[in-house]
Parts: sequence; structure tokens; C-alpha cells
Amino acid sequence: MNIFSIIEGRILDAVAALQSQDVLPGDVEPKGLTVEAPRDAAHGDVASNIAMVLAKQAGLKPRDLADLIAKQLRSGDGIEAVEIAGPGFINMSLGKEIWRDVVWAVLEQRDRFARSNVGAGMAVNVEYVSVNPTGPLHVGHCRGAVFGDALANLLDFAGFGVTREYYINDAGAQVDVLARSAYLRYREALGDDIGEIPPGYYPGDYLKPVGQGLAAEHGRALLDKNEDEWLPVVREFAIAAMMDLIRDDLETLNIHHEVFFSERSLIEGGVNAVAETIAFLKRQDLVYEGRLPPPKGKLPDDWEDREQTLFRSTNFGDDIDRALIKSDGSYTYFASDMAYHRDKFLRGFKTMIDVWGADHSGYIKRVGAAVDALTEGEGDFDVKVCQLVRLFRAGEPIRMSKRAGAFVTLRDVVDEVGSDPVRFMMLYRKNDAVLDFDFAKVTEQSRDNPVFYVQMAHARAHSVLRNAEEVFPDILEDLEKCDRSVLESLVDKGEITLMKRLAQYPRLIEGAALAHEPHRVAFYLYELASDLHVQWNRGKDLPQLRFIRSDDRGLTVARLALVKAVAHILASGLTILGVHAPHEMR
RNA sequence: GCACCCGUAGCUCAACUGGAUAGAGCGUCGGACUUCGAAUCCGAAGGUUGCAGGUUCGAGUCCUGCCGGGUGCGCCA
Repeated sequence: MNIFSIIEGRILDAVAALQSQDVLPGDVEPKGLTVEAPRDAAHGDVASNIAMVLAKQAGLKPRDLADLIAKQLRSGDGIEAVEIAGPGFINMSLGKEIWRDVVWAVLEQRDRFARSNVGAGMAVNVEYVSVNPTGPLHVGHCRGAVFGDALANLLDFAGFGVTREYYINDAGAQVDVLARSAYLRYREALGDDIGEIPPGYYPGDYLKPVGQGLAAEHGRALLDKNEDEWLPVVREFAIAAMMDLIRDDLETLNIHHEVFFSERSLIEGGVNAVAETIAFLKRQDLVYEGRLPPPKGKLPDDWEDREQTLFRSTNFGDDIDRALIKSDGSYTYFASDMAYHRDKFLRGFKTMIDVWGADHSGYIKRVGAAVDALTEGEGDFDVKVCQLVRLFRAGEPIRMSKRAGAFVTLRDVVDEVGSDPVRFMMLYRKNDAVLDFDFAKVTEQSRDNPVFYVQMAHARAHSVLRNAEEVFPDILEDLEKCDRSVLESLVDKGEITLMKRLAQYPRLIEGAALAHEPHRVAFYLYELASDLHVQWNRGKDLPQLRFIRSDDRGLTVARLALVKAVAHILASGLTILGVHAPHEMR
């Protein structure tokens, strides 16, 4: 039940009525129409800019048009008062029965409340994490992982058909380095003294079990072979082991992908998807042989001016055209990536969302250009860039050395503070702003710490329900069986505030989903939690406001209904964020 | 040099994608515990939204140019 779309419907009805009376032209378009809660409560419960949006098209002054629309609205149910304000806003105050309807709807629909069909089942591909399979996840990967997962949850809740996907970069030079590093550990496992790990190899201890695994499976058989013989074998084994490691790391945050897509699979097996993609572009004259200017900034040592195969990404807004084939004849990473995004489109994903780290922001334009070209404008491509996370310990920044083993792993962080604080804090900020993460703060039990504050609100709601059962045995059964009319006794301003906040939730979900901004859910939950804590505390000064009124079982049932509805929404939002909604805090 | 992101109260951040008098928390100051857990709440002070123009009924939000901070620039991945 979304009161804003209900009111929007009323407004559009009013416009249609005016059209049928020839007061408005038949072809006016309410482009840019908003129906929202005004910032200032003095402006009523719902405000619309409809008159300002249509004024020019109608050839009327905004306030005059607002007046005409307002007259139509006054006859509608549920709207108690309509006022024209400022340049032509239509402000509406709604009757209390609307808010009671919201509470009732929450109680009836529980975790289905605010589920939306704005997505209309449209297939959306959310690709996130996609870390090179060369080692465990470190803390820098955490944010994108949590963000992508929560965004996928949110889109799912809003009615999209979501697929969570991980792109495995298993085709580049870095997995060959992985294979050689694993081979060293294999020799080590067989008793060779390998000494220090030479530069250019992955030194981490996490490869030791991989070496042992290779030794167990192949014995000494790989020792006599040439590199070009053992490398593919070791590589495949090591990549599989690394992906297991990564999946285990993601498991600690309860993150699961439905699809793991191998880069290598694009060129191996029957069809060469990269070649097909390049051929597709060639047919549209978007690929040519040419030269590029040298890169700006410091010139790479091995840069050479040469003729190469280029994609005309400048046709689609990129700064320069991009190379597709390396001098050794193999495809560039970008060429594979083009084929990969084309593959997503051919699998039926018109909407593709990629979640990347800040260090890849320079890559957005060219992939956007590629998607435009490959889908002939049909694809809807959005990159969500997650900015850096800066780690602090009690206010002191944690320096991350590039030396071996000095990275803070994702697992370290989750082990120390737990999954819930990590997930919530990663989402309690816009994705494109840098985020500070303080180990001490996120486990603090205070209002300072939004994770705790929101979870506490949920726990408190359940604590109230438990306590009510002590005062009034079986009152929760009354609550189950009660009639919607019990809600009529919810008239206190704090109760109304809570009901109005609940009424915001469906619209918030839709807005956050369409904007791809899960952080809005986190901020909303903080506000809802605050409303509940406030009302709970008002009961200290004003005992008649307490949720549990030992002298009035009927009123208590009504208030418990509200508390329960709030708990449902807190749990709903926390579930989208992937954070637990505890029934008690310990 | 170029591209992208950020710049909002002393600090950390919101602001429903162009709406009305820019809001929270922390910190500061002043208050409230024989409670349904004070693990909290109430009140006050605090702003030329980095600067300068522009677009329109209306700009923190869009456009242009500066200033400051961050990230990146390749046939790497």
C-alpha cells in the first residue's frame, strides 16, 4: 500500500476530469510530476507540483491551475484538507484512517509489505566482486561485495528479476603468475627447498595448501614436464582453489552469486565470442586499423608506436579509441570485456549493473561505449563505483603496507567485528563517497553506532511484546485476532509520526531501487528506529503514552499493533541490507 | 596534462535525482533514571551548501570557468 501512488492516481484523475470539461487541453503531459512528503510538516502530509508542471502547457498561472485541481481533489476520500501554497504547490492533509490502513496493511502483509512491482520482472544483471582469482579477498573488496549484494536484494524486493554474477578473470597474465606461484609451492610440498619467493610471484601462505593439493593429486609427475605442459594443469587447479577461497570469504558476509562467469570460456570451447564480437563491430565499421597517441603522464617503458586494431569508442563519447588486440596477437582485457557484456545482453539482460572499485573509474566510458555499440542503444548500463574504505583503529588510520601479508583481509575484519556491522556500515554512506571504517566505533553500543541503534530498536520492539505478555497473559493472541478498529485509539502525535514513517517505506523502496542506491534504506531505518526510541522514551515523562498500559488492555493491543508493524518494517529493511534483526541484544 | 569522484554546521554525513524556512548524529552548553533495558531521551547554540557566473516560476542538486582533496591514465587486469 503506497499512499503516494494512491494520491498520484487521484491527481491524474483530477487532471483527466478537467480535460473532459475542456478546462485543460487533451494533450498535456505531467512530465516531472512529483508526489511526495514535504520536508516541512506544516505543509501537510503529501505535496505535489502538478500545477507548476502543467501550467505552461495549459496556458494558466500555476496557482490558478492548482486551484482548479484542488477543487477536484476536495471531493476525494481520505483527503482532509487541500491548500495551495508558495508558487503553486498543492498540499494535502490526509485523514487518520489512511495511516491506520498502512499499519493494518503491514500487519497483514508482514514481510511482503512494500514489495513492489516497479521492476515488472525485468531481468537485471548485477555483477559484483569479480576479484581476480589470485588470493583471498582483502578489506578493500568488502564494500563492493556488500553494496552489490544489497543492491541485488533491493532490486529483487522491488520486483526485478535479479541475477547476481561474478566475472572470473581467469584468462590474463596474472593467472599464469598464479600458476607459477602454485608450482613453487608444489615443489615445496614435494620437499624442494624453494628459499625466498622471488619477486613477481604471489608470496602468500594461502598457496601452500594448493601446492600440497597438487602434490597429492599428481605426485612427482609434473616435475619433469616443461612449463607449457604443466602450466595449464596447475593454473586450472589453482584457479579452482582460489575461487573456493573467495567463495568461503564471501560466505562470511552471507554473499552468494548465482552465476560465476569465466572469462576464459569466451574464447575456449566451440565459439570464440571475442572474435564474434569484433566481427559484429566490424560490420558496422566500428573497428579499424590505426595508431594511437602515446599515453599521457609518464610513458610506459615498453610503449611503442604501431598500427593496431582499434574500436571507435570515441563515436560513443570516449576520449580515445581503444585497442582490441595486443602485439602478441592475443585479445586485450577490454576486448574480452566487450564480449562479456555482449554475452550478458544476449542472455536477455537489457539492464546491466556493474559494481567496481574506485581504481576502475577510468574504465567506465569505454565499457559504456562498448555496451552502446554492441546493443545498438538497447542496453541500459550502469556502473556503481565504490570509493575507498579507510580503516581506523580508535581514530588512528591503519596503514596498509604493500609488503607481503600486510594486507588486512576481509576475513580479518569480519572475524573481528562481525558481519552485521561490516554490512551496515558499508551501506551507511553513498557508494561514491569515501568511507571511514573504525573498528572501535562499529562495535560500540551507543547511538554513535547506527548498526547498534537500529538493531536495538528492533530488539526493543520485541522486548515490548514479550513484556506485554507478562502483564497481560495471551495479549499477543488478542493482537492476532483483533479487528482493524482497535487502531482507532492510536491518536498520540508520536504514534502518528510512526505511522507516517511506515507509510513512507514503499515509496522509499521504489526510489532507492530505481536509483540503485541501497544506502537510502539504511538511512530510513535509522530514522524509523529513532522514531520508535523517541516514543518509547516519551512514556517515561508521560506514563499514559507507554506502549503497555496495565490499566487498559484494549489500548495496549492497539499500541502493540503499531510496535509490531514497526518491527516488521525494521526487519524488512535490515533483511534487504543483509543485516540480522535480533529479538534481543546481548 | 587529461578524465572521473568528492567539497554542505567545529567534526562525520543526509537531503526522496530541480521544490517551499538545507536536516541528523557526534562535540559544546543546559536538563531528565524508584523505566515496558538511561544500551536512552528533551532543549539550546551552530549555515552566504568551496568561489564566480549562467539556465527558470524555483538550484546544495543542472551548465560553464576557477580553487582545494582523492582516484586513475597503457597492448596491465
